[in-house]
Amino acid sequence: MTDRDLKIDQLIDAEEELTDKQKKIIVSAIESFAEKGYSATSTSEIAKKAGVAEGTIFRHYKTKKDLLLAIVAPVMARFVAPFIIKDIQKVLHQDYEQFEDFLRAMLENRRDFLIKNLPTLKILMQEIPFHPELRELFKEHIALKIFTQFEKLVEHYQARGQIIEMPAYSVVRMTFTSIFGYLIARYMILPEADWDDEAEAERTIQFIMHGLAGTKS
Amino acid sequence: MTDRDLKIDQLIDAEEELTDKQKKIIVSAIESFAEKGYSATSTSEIAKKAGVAEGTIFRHYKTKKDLLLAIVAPVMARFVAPFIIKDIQKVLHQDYEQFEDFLRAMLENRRDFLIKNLPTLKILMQEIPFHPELRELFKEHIALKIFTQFEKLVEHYQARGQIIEMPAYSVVRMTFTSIFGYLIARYMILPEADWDDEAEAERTIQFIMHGLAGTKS
Amino acid sequence: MTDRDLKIDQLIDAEEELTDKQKKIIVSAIESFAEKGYSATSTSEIAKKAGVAEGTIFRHYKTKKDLLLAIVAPVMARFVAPFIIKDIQKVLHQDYEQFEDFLRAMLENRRDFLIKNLPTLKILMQEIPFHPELRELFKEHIALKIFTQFEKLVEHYQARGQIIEMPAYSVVRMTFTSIFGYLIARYMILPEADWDDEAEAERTIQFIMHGLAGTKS
Amino acid sequence: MTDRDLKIDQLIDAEEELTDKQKKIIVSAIESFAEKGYSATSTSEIAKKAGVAEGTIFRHYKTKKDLLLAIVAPVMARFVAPFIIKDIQKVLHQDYEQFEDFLRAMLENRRDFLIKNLPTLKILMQEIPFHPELRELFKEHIALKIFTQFEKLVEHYQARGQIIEMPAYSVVRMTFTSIFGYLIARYMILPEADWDDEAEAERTIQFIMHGLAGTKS
DNA sequence: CATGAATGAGCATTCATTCAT
DNA sequence: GATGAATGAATGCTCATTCAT
Repeated sequence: MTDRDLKIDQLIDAEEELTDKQKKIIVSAIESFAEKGYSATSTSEIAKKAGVAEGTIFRHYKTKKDLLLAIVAPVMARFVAPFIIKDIQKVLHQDYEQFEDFLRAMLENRRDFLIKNLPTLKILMQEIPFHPELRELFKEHIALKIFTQFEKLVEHYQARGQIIEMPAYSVVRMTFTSIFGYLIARYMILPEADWDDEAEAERTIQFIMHGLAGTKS
Repeated sequence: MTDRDLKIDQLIDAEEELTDKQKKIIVSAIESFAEKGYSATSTSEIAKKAGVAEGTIFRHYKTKKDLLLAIVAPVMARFVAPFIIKDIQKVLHQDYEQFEDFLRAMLENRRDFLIKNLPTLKILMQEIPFHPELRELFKEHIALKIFTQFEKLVEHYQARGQIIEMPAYSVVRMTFTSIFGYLIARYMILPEADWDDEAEAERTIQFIMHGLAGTKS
Repeated sequence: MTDRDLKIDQLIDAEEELTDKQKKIIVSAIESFAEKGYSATSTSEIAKKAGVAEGTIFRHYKTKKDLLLAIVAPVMARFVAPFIIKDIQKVLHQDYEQFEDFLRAMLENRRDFLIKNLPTLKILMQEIPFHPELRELFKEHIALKIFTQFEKLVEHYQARGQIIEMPAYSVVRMTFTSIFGYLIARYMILPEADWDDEAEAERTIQFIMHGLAGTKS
Repeated sequence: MTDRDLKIDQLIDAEEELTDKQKKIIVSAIESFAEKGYSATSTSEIAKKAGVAEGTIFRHYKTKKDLLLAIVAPVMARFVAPFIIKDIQKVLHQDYEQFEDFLRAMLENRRDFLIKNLPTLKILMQEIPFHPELRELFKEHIALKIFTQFEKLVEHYQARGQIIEMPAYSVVRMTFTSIFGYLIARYMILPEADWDDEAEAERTIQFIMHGLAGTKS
């Protein structure tokens, strides 16, 4: 296990060691950050909502920004965890012979995660442009890792003629764009609209499949 | 001309009547809002950057939020303006016989606009979740208007077999997702990366075309 | 005519030379000062209410305090004017043989004035403690003048046995206290109560008359 | 003990639980409010005078107006406390057989209180016209309570022929007017003048006694 | 004369953070 | 570990006043 993986595992496990008060603080902060934004949320407000003293927040998190990172980092880590599988080749052969199967599984799997962590991911998306630390965390530990894995995957399916010949990063971009475009529209922009989830997910996958269709598909 | 169109025209023209100091305030505010976010930007900071007294800001914009709206509203209006064409059928027959032509024109056209108004659109995207007024402005005057036009468009191309049979809103969502996913990745997320714009734009269009291919395409 | 009287006459006449805008400013300022107090009223508010530009106020009155004085001083002058009669002895013999007659006339006369200038007198009472200029104006030009006249009056009626022997200033104090106590209660503290003005005025006069009764009354 | 009495007791006791800094804030605020008026006094000024940080004021009093109420309300309550005696009849029979005795005791008693709380009462009188909350507090909890008690008292002395037959409210008004007229003139309007307190108080009482004299007095 | 844009000091209030208890 | 009083800089906004037009 590399040093990098260790960090991610730590991030993932971090949540378990929280005291009761800490959990209340985190929950309250997530709620407020998601609703009004990080900058527009005051620590006193979080303290009040969490039912703790103002000082208690700063006992656990040196600064307000530390609190933000403590919220966002583990979710970021857990979000990419499934893509960071050591022997991905094996997985592919066994589980997803078709790119379509993989796509469907990914959509399914990350959708569950996204729904469970909706507010935190909202915060992440909102704050990433304004916090270099966050961006760094994201780029180095997450984006790169995922991209490397996906590149291998894409090449694997391209080799088998399932995906059109095209730079892997373009394939990845368009796939992600379509999937996350759907999830964001569905759960963040118009969550209260009347969606036929099954059909819409299927259409999205078909759209990607046709859009990227290779010679043998 | 309907009442709604009038409003949008007003928003668009609004920008021209600005005094010199007002322009400086707007420019400085855009810069700061885009860089640090609306909430994290102070009015004193904007004043300093604009080289005006802090009171001057509030003479022109009653509140900080008014300033935000004064920045974002006209750009929003001008962004959708080209889609709000009265006799769209005529336009389609004459100019874009193929859906692909339309797509290409749209990508081209809105890309220019997006590049010119990058920071303001960034602000809009960042702040829309936190300001009901903004959301309302967006939904009623913009989203609805565009969606209605696009629905007609999609049905037009579906009737001619160029687009797969599928609810128009799904087609619109996937088209937008792909185009804006590209523009956002290109100009907002990784602007400093080494992009081959021509090729990437072409790939995006092809991706959409195949993804939505109808029986006669 | 002394120098002092000149000043008072000037104050009294001052009001006639006002331009239309000036009158509007004065009226608006009186309204606002009376309602919210001098300090809590902003010049911009007065300008808005008067329908003039903010700068116009300062063209006529160099400062906000000048405006206050311009409002309060003439009313103050006109309030004491009737007491400043040169040959008061004559007046007394002819018009008010009894102290009671004088009292009744005074109450009647000043009541009318008070009602007409209620808001301005309210402002005067409110602001006198905080503005040395106002206090000076009041003490030197008004209080002293009235007191001197009243002393003569009291001594006149004391000599005729109508008023108890007692320092004149005590007589004056108690008379004023009773009369203005009534007027203030009636028109400022409980104006909306259901008063029987005739009876209450009569009771007040009787109270004073008995309270100050001399040997021959 | 009724609910209303409880509230007043609370107001009276409130002062005792103040922290050291709170006391300093109150003292400084009273000084400044009395000197320049509530509106013309800034919180930063109070903080400086009290030797505390400006934020400290707002930790204890949510707004500047809260601070005003915290100053004025308890004094108001303690001012009327002595009049709110449960078995007032008993008190009258035992202590003050003559109305004159009662008057003298009241003047004595409230004079001490007034002198001790001069600045606060000044603030109260100044601000009552501009703060509905204050007016409400005064009217409901104070004015009414006192008036009811005094009505009983007046009727008691009228029954014994010591006071002229006249509506109780007129008697109360004139008595108060005379007593507070004296106290206000003595301690607020001309405090620096050379007063013979004993004689002046006696004259005031005699004035009231004669002014209200009944058949048997 | 009248205007209203411009000013910058000042306003009440909030902020993240500290620290003695 | 938890508290909450205390801080003082910073916040969005208002103020009385000036001055070029």
